[in-house]
Parts: sequence; C-alpha cells; structure tokens
Amino acid sequence: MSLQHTISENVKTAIHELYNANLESVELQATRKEFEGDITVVIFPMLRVVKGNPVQIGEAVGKLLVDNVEEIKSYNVVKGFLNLVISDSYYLDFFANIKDDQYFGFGTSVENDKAVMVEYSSPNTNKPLHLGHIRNILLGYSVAEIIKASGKKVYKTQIINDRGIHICKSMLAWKMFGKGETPESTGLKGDKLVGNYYVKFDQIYKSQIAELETQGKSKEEAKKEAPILIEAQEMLRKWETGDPEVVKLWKTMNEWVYAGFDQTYNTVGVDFDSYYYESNTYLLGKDNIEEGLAKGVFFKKEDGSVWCDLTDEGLDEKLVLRSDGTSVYMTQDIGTAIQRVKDNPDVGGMIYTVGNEQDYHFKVLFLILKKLGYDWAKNLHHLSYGMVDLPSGKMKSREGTVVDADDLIEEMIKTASEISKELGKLDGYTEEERTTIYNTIGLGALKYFILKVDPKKRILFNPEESVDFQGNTGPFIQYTYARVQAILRKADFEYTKTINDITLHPKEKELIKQLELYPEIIQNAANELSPAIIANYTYDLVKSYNSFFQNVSIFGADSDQEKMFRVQLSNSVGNTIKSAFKLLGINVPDRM
RNA sequence: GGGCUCGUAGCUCAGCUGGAUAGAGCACCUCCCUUCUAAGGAGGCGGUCAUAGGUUCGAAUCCUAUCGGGCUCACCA
Repeated sequence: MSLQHTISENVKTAIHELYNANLESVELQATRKEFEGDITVVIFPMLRVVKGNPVQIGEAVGKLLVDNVEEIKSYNVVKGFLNLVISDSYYLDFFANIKDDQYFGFGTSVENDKAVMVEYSSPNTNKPLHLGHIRNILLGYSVAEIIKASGKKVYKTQIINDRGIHICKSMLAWKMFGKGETPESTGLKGDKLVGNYYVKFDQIYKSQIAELETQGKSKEEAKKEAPILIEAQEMLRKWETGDPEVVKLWKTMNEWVYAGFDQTYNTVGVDFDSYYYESNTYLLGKDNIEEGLAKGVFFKKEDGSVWCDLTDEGLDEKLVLRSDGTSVYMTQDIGTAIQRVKDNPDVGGMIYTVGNEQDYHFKVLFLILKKLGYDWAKNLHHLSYGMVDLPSGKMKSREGTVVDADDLIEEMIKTASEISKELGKLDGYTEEERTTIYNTIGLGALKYFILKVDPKKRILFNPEESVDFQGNTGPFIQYTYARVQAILRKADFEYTKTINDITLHPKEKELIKQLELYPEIIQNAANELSPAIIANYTYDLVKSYNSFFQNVSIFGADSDQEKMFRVQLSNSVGNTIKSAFKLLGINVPDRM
C-alpha cells in the first residue's frame, strides 16, 4: 500500500473518530518548498462535512496521524494546510530498494488487459518525409513505448497512402522525363527521386495552365484542361483497371520510396509491427456499411447514397457511401479498423496518431464504430497534434518551404559534432565512436525539442534555436547521464551497503521523492498520451540532481561514506534517465 | 456563420482531478572550474496568467461572453 493511500485512509478514520463525519476523499499534495513538511493534507474541502475552524481541525487530525502512522514524524498547520513531515527512514528505505533497471518492469500489467494498436507516420508514397512526419513519428513511437511500459501489449502499425492521383503524378512525370533513372543510377534515396518527379509534374502543370490562360481560358478551365493532368487521370483509370504496365511502374516506384522511408525510420530509430496499404484497404468497409444498414445505424437517401445520422450527438449527417456505390474516406477507415481487429483479435483499442486537422473526422469515425456495436470502439483515441510552423510561416510543399526530414536530421547531427569539437570533448576517441555519439546527441536534441511540447499545441520550429544544447534540452539531459556514467566508472568500491541513520538534506529528499514518483508519471503519460510529461519530469529530475551534486555534502567532502552515497544516488538517477529516455525513443551516451 | 482548439515573462515552454507568494530554459547582469565532464552550478532582472463577468473559503485551472491565432464544417484523402 502506498504511503499516500495510508495517509488518506488514516485521515478519513481520524475525521470519523473526531467529528463523526465521513469524507469521500482526501486531498493530498506535495508540500511547497517554503514550508516544513513533505506531504500536505488540504483541510478546506473537509469543511463541507465538518463544521469548524480549519486550523483546529488540522491540529487535531495531525496529532492523530503522528500517533497512528509510523512514517509520519511530525506535523504543522498553516492556515488550512496540514503539513506532514515524513521520516527520513521511509525515504532511505525506498532509496535502498532501487535496483538497476527497476523501472523497466514497471506497469499495472493487468493480465487480461487487451493489446493496443498504435498507428503513426501514415506517409504518402509520392514525396519524402518532412518535419510534420517527424513530429508524428516521434509522438506515435513514444506513446507506444509509454503504453508498453504501463503494462500493455502494443502493436505499432502504419497505413500507407499508396494510391490516388498524386501517386500517378510522379509516375507520369518520371515516365515522361525520367529517362529510366533509378535510385541506383542517380545515387538518390528512392523517396527523394520520386519526390523530385512530383515537383517536376507540378512545374509542367503550372506552365501548361499559364499557357492555356494566354490562349484565353479562365484559370478554372485551364486547371482542368491541362494535358498533363488529363494524362495523369487517365493513368489512374488504368491503374484502377489493373493495366499491367501501369501497375508494374507503380510497384517499382513504390518500392523505391519504401526503401527510402525505411532508411529514415532506421536513422530515427523507430519501427513497425505491421503495415496496411491503402491500395488494399480502399475497398474495405462496404460490407460493414451493409451491416450497418441492416442494424439501422445507417440510412439510405433517395439517390442511393448512405448516411449516418449523428444529429443526436450534436453533429451532422455523415456520408458513408456515395450514390454510385463507391467508398469515401470514412468508408475505408471503418473497414480498416474492423479489419485490424480481425487480424489481431487481442486488440482492445487503437490510437491514431494524426494531425489535428482531422479532429472532426475521428470524432465521427469513433462514434460510428461505437454505434456499430464493437466493444473495442470505446477504447479508440485520436492522438491529435498541432502543426509544426516555421518562423517564416506555414510549411507549404508547393512553395518549397518544407523542411525535409533527412536534411533536418543531418543538420542536427552536424551541429552536434561542431559544438562537440568546439568544446574539445571526445579528443582521443576514434572517428567511429565519435560519429555514433554525434548521432545520439543530434537526434536527442531534435527528438526532445519536439516531444517536450504538449502534443495538442502547435510548435514553432526555429531551426537555429532547436540546436540549442543548454537548459531544457535533450543534450543537457544526455550530458548528465554521461557524467553519471563517469562517476560509476571511477567508483572503485562496492556500494551494496545501505546507509541508514542519517538526516537527509532537503535537496536530496527532493530527489528521492522524484524517483519515487516515477511510476506514477508513466501512468499519467500513458493516460494522457503525452510524452511531454515524461520529458518535463526528466528535466526536473536532472536539475535537482545537478543542484544537489554541486551544492550539498552530507558526510564531508572526502569521506568514503560521501562517495558511496553519491555513487548510489547517481546510479539511481542514471537508471531513471535512461529508462525515461527509452520511453521517448532517445538514446543516452556513456560519454559525450 | 456552426463546431473544435490554443492565448502564461522579450522569446520557447511547464503548471496534475480548483489550493499557500504563478515556475523553468533562452536572452541580459553578478559570481563559481584542485571534488563527476563548466553542454554545469548559485543569484539578479523580468508577469493586470488575452479581456470582462460568474461559481466559492480559494480560479492560470471550472462556467459564460468578448477579442485574437489555428483547424474544420466536400458524394477530396
């Protein structure tokens, strides 16, 4: 039983004994630094059931708690706040029990808990990944790791948008101007090569529009009549009828793109358990619409189109099948969700990592799936995140203001190496070792920069500031970890002995309290689907650690006891940093 | 226009289901490298928590309205 729970129960009992009143719950909080104590019981809410002076109530309850709860050493009352002082031995016991990797096994680990499927990335196969995908990928991967740590089985998956007119555009441009170029022949990553032809298409398209306009067509007409667009549409038709030549080209070019994506995923350090291709899923869902019609969840209009009436839920009617019987986006998504649970019957919920421009879509999707009666439908979450803006404004692919994912990563790693060289660290390491460390630092900086922000907020991404390595940044935390490792390397004695009977310094108590809180932090982050919680917690922990180490000496600077104590503390903090960063998908270096 | 969402220090962000004097980093100013690695530490400056009401012992937090930014309301995906 946790200490908090023990205290709550004892407060309830005390109130019952003293005033013959029953409390529903007890409000506890960490005591503010400026007051004496560790845990604070807030008396004010009790005034609803107990009439009296809060200070007197606090005094009376405090007295009983000290008598009945072993861990509570003393108390004081300030206004309506009952501050409890927890005995040092409680913290020392906790501290002594921390073992290596203690937190990796953590989790509520409810045996019969169903698995969770996390979808992220969702790329298009006509252009390379960009900064927006980076946020998506980092969030999705991290949330998957956090949920895993909180005790559930997780499947990571992605849906790949590999069909449609935009894919045909790059295919057509390649066919017209590609002269048989391949990733091998050009040395380009496959996704880059294909992306270049997508840009090429747009250039030609624009020039054709301009030309048509000089011939007196309106802008609207020109956009529709441009020969290259008509040809792309024709190509899409051929693809849909399974024209062998088009399908072959489509397959070839998609393979190039996948190879390119894999390389990027690999660099970032994320992976997937399964892949869904829209070319396979776009026809899914029609059967489910039939079922829904039979159940009365959907209704048919005179023109034959099928709708779902959501007006009772405060939303509009939503089209789920066109009048010509073909699918819409919603149809596919309904079908794909159902298919996924068929493929993995142990899945009891899903998380979709998709930008907030689709908030409404997912609200509707989840509602429809619920109406269709699937029991897993109540565990669907849209991990919605805000856009990534640049100081110059929005990213627009057509205006060339997109930040390419690979370029960005390369830039971060380059900056990491420059700063490292400037600081003169890593002299005496091999080129290979250095490269690894620069990678770790550069990626750590990028990942932390993005993950520390609440997912639902927009991020202003300033490339210059993102490479800051001071303060609340990935490298700062990695640096602390590296220093911890240095301490452990130099520790020339066993530190298995536990230390008792000392008076803890407030800063150190603070540290142990933070360590104690860690499992709760993971649970919180899992509930909120927010890596930012983990990131900010880790930063706070590191700050406390640094402050303690540079300012506090408990036993006297040179004593063995002091050394032992510091080694022990460093080890715990180091392990916590490592496991927290694992949840963020960030590596930690042993030295940097 | 309807719906959703965000607005906290000059800048970038924390602030848990309402709680004590609103916190960090960057930037600017002062100090501290013989204890692990100064990518660090100690301190200073900096706020009408967008605005106005309301709920109550108590509001950055909850409710309402207003202002401002974003997204969304397709037989597109």
